[in-house]
Amino acid sequence: MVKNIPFHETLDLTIIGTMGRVHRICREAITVAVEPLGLTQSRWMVLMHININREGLTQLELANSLGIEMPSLTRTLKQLEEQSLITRRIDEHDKRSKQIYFTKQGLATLDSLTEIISHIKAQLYDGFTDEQLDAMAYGLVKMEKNAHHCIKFQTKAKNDT
Amino acid sequence: MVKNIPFHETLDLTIIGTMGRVHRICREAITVAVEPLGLTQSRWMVLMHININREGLTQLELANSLGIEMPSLTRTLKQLEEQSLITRRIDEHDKRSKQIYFTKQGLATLDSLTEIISHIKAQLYDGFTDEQLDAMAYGLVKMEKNAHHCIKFQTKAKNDT
DNA sequence: ATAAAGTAGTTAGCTTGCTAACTACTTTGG
DNA sequence: CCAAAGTAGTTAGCAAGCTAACTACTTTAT
Repeated sequence: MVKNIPFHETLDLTIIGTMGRVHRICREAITVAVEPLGLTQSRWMVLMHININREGLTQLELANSLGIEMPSLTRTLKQLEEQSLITRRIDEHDKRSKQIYFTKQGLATLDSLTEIISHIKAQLYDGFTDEQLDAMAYGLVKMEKNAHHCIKFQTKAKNDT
Repeated sequence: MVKNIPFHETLDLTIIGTMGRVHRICREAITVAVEPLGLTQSRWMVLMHININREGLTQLELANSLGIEMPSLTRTLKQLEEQSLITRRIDEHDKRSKQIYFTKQGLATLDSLTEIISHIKAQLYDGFTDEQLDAMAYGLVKMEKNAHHCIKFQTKAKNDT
């Protein structure tokens, strides 16, 4: 037979699932809007984050800004380079690392991109106050810390065995 | 040159990115904990949602509960069936649809699973009040609606052209 | 001075979301 | 009553996250 579980447990699972769903649908909303620019989700995300930081940043800095791992970024940068939107130059002071720059075409794409995204943004955050958005962001970051801590604790417990 | 963009724009993007990151890390925290059961993220998520609903539900009902598309679910159910944790029976009243049941082994796994998840849950939501969690859930659902509306509007605009 | 350890980036291959296009059954309308 | 439209599920293949294992530089310590 199916066990009864307390309501808050079902709610909790729903929150995790909902986060994933909202993330997917929000990125999709922007991706549909920027479709004429020929950019996928990860590509416009990367372009925006180069701009949020600064041209000439390294791949590692960009990966940290995006909160993704290096191999995920490598793939997307390769595609953006093939599209001639960015170029990568080896840092002369540390030949292991590569610095990322927009091409002329990349800068033009970025202009359209920021324009379109600011419109979509307004629709996504329609009806939210700044305080609500900040509270959500705060909650998300807090939960992220809890999860990191939780994983670290489990890994430690396993290694001690 | 790099354009200056207002701070709230960078914040907005960060919220979308953060949602994805928190979703990944929370699911990972649970997945690490249930590793001894031999379950991946999508598999424990599916088992929990069968239980949240009821045994005998159809694949479509389960997909809706999970908020994923049918093909994503089909793959996971196939794997769970190969692991002998669930079985699927054709509904005699509508031979198109299949009803999902736990096996004996599946029920045992579910017991361990709910036990482990309730522990991890407590760690993930450490320091949150019920009100904060509700507020986050409310905000997420609201943003999801906005995004759906936004996509529908764009699709309509495109078809009218 | 150089061997060992550490770090940036890449490649290969997994997971899990998706859409498009299919089969097979059910419902509907002329 | 049967053809057309609709629905449940599947298959194939793409997107973008991940880890593990690699190369090629840099830093550190003896």
